[in-house]
Amino acid sequence: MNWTDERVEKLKRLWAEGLSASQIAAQLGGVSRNAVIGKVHRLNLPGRAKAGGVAAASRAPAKRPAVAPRPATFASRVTPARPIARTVGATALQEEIDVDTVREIAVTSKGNVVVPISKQLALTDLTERTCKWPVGDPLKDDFHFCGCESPDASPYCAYHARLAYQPVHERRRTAARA
DNA sequence: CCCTGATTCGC
DNA sequence: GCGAATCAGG
Repeated sequence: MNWTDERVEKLKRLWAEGLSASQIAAQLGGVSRNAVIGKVHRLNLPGRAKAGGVAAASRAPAKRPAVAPRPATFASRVTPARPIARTVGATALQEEIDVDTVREIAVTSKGNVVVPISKQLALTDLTERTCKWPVGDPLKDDFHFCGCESPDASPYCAYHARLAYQPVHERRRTAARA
């Protein structure tokens, strides 16, 4: 993946909005958070004033062990679902979670069904180990992702993994729900 | 362990 | 210029 003008622009915008390097990498797709950080530096974009490591002052040499015998096995990140048009309020700030809203939704719409309590994550909050099961209408602003912890490299939590991968015979006896 | 950004340096 | 490896910290 090369840094096209569009990708660089998106990087600048997201970085300015305060998204973390990993979140930006996820949205751009095809790049690691290291790549994002490296690019940020090369572009001379302002670093995070005080975020992360306070290492600004006491920077250690950080030398490398010659050549890296990198395994390179894990690779393949999960597809970032980029086709999803930016939801209504697109800024990170507007997508912050309202705890009361979470409670309300959990009770009113899921009350009598055994469903893991969604963490109501926005697209930008997903990581490699959060459940990416979509909940709600992508065109409405209450759309979110489950966000529960997903084991290993599974894109879904235990519950949603069952829904996603259940065998045909099991699928027959379980009514569709979501 | 999860994550964050910062830095180095082989490519 | 790029970004993995690594560091340093929350």
